[in-house]
Amino acid sequence: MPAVADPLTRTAALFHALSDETRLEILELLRDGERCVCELQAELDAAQSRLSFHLRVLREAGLVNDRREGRWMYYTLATSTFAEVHASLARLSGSDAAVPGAPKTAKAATAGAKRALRVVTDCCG
Amino acid sequence: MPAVADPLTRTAALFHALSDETRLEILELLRDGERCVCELQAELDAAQSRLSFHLRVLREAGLVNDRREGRWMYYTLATSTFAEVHASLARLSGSDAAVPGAPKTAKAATAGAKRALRVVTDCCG
DNA sequence: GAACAATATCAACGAAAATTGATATGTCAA
DNA sequence: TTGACATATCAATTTTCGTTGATATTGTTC
Repeated sequence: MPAVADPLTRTAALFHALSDETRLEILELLRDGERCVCELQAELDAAQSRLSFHLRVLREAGLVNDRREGRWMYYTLATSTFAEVHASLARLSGSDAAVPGAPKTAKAATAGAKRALRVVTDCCG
Repeated sequence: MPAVADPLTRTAALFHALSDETRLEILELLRDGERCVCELQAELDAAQSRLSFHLRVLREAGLVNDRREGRWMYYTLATSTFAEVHASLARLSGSDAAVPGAPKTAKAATAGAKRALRVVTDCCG
């Protein structure tokens, strides 16, 4: 696996980390500030290994930061990654925004032209 | 199934629809405007039933709209749902962000009393 | 250093999601 | 009407994900 994944892969991974209710609950709790795992556990009423699993998914996606203090682990939101998600989402819905580093072979497009290289199809005119 | 799901469930479902590379590619293509399925198929080089499956996921999440014209189906982005995703995301990464270094109990007491009901824990003081 | 507490990791399993090939449905054109 | 085409749906399979219970790890306290 490459150190830094292709943008679409990365975006999919971010959205995947956000696609689970338990993880969203965790993030909502963290929105109010740093929390210790034991607090999260109490508030979510989740089995310890289950919580740990979801924290790991969030951590590996870069959505939370962790910090050890004695025998406790504290988690916070990683705001810069949220900014990244916002940007990715904007790119999807948003206007044009030509992003460098094109995915496939198709997009060798010229400057202004939006649908520059539309693949030739035999159907739908 | 309830007609309208609880917000977290809905949010998770939206992110799930966005958590697949193929679907993201589809959305990127639609970003440039309406496309017929056959065009998408040519540009993505995806098996027909696979594409159809992903279009259905997007449709059921409300992220795209479809329209039939003769024997062709045209898809477009459903911008209002993207607005919804934006809002959900904003709610998560929300207003008063969690700053990593911040004192952990500090914000609890402020105006809105956000953490009003913090569960009592026996650990981490 | 032994017992303990907080958390992470692992292995096994079940459940949900994605892929594939086949078939069904709807529309046009001859 | 019949046949061809565009697309959707289905059934079977594979893959990925989440849960659970057990164990490992790290740090603390006596």
